[in-house]
Amino acid sequence: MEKIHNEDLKMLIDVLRQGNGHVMELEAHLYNYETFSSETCLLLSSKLQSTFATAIAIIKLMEQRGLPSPPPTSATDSPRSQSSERSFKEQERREMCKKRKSLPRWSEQVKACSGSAMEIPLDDGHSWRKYGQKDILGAKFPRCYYRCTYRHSHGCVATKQIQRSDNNSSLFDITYRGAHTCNHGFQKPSPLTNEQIIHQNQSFKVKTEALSSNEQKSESSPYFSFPLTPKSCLKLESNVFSSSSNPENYEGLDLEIADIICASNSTTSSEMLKIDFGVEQFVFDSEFSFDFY
DNA sequence: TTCATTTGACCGAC
DNA sequence: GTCGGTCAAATGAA
Repeated sequence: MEKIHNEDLKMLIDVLRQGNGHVMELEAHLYNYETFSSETCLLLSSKLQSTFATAIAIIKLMEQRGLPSPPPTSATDSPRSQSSERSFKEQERREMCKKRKSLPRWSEQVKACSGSAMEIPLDDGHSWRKYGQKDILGAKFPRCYYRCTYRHSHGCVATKQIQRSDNNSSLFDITYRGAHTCNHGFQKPSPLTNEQIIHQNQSFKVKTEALSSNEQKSESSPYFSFPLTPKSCLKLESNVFSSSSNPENYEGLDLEIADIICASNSTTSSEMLKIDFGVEQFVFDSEFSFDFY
């Protein structure tokens, strides 16, 4: 178990405080029959969902930070001239591989746009470039690999995998890895038609796949579920942090955490969201207290 | 000519 | 050795 300091917790509390604010807002809205609208409910629900995802991600990062850092590898420190171009590239590739593994990962299940000749999942607002396709063992359909178009120009590490569901070929499992650090290509997701809304899944789900085995075995489901209001009502402004998806905009925040906040923001309109954050035990500073408002 | 997609090869993890 | 993820050369489209 690791000791967590107040400084890290402050950031987490800020996120939770916003979540609490959204709950109160939602509650107030529910009791106001004159101005009630499902649109606002969905908006607040999305904000809440984002807040949960962000908070969990921050906790995970705090946990990781608490662990002893691995010793620096000599290869990365050594001058490039001492190694061949090939070995340098291999080293670079290994580093990238390690880095990607530590990136936050979450997945969605999206229904294909019916009616079109090529039934493809809805555009998520980002610009993606396909870089690979693989036949997956035991899966009927191949898995497609996409990375951000601005990977080279802006060093954006975001990737996603799309795989058609075996059971329902009109469903696509989309796994995202890493948040966008580019400012390009983010636009309002395509609005859904009424028909598509009807076919949406009936609830939001947040799955913590990397929970410890004990937690997995517990009686409670590993999912958080949120009742779903028709998605057509969703507005783009439904981000828990109202600024853009660019982590640079989260001034003062740790870059990794800012990335996660962006990642969670970009998933606020997901039909089904699974977030891969392992959370273990923490010991809070004795001085620390939860004071919402 | 430029940019995106396809596809076989390569590499690390297990 | 197998499998999943990525790379990069070849190819196609605009």
